[in-house]
Amino acid sequence: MLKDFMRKKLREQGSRVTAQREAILKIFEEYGDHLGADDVYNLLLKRKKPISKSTVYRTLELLTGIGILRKLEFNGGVYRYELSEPSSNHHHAVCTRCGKIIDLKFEEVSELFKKAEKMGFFVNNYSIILYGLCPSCQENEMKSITEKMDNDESR
Amino acid sequence: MLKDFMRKKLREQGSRVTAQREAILKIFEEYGDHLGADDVYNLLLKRKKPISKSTVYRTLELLTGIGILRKLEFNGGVYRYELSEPSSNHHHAVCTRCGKIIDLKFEEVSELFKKAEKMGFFVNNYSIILYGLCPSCQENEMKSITEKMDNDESR
DNA sequence: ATAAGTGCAAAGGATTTGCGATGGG
DNA sequence: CCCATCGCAAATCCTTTGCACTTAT
Repeated sequence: MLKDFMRKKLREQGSRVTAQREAILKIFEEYGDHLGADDVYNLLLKRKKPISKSTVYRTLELLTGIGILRKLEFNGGVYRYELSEPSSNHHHAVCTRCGKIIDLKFEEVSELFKKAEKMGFFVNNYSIILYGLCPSCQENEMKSITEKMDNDESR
Repeated sequence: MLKDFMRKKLREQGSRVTAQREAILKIFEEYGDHLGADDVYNLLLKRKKPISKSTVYRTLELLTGIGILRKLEFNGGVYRYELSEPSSNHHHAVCTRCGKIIDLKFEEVSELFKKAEKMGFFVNNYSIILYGLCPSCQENEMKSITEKMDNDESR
């Protein structure tokens, strides 16, 4: 159980198990991935578990440090987090129109790693992100283009 | 010549060719890649071409829009930019200790693209970043560890 | 008991915006 | 001449920090 893992890890390093930390972990277990600090904050509000934003930030950082969360950086300069357990090698496709994030599995990254290591670089972590349009935004994009053409014609 | 390309692109979309825009392009041509807004601002100051920071931000965004620059997002929530021309398929290795950025060439991303497209996602752009330690920081890291061990012994 | 963690409010850093002044086409 | 662009200062957004209070161990 992830909760027990967190407790163990926290105690190991002399950190404490607090209600806030458990509540945040729960949010990730229930609402899944790609949550930003603000999302976590608001979800806890809705759940009648008000928390301070600084605590959210500090906890996300802490949980990343002990390997429970992974810190992600998509378009927009907002950090997001996901449970780091599931599948290590999945990447993200971010829709630049609506912001939707799609997960992708992919293994063939090893080649790139080898190259980096040949250059003496020690790889700790990596991020692969595709930017583009998700299916529904492609449709909408189409619509706007058609509309625009209609307008141009009727001038 | 890149300068001419920019002029053409700007005029095409009804934007103007200004001294500031040309100066910023020049900075990228001379100082190369991975520059943040603040870097550009300071380099222009040194060059006795003072500019307003807002103009830098607006221009970087504009040049990205017309395909002259590519917007990058490394660790730390600071946007950086590079000329988008050179080789489309190079990626970055960022040293998490000193911030140095190493370029890597890699072609085998097509697989991942295919997967995304099979899921109906239209790929516009992508980012692949490795985080880790560059050669010299690995050495320093070693030193600090050895020092730490020495200290522990002498307690 | 006591050191770690919390909440609050204030500070910080990067980027964006509103607006009067400037200048390219 | 007119509208896009500029510079400046203020505003905004996300995140971090300082400090007195609270709480897990």
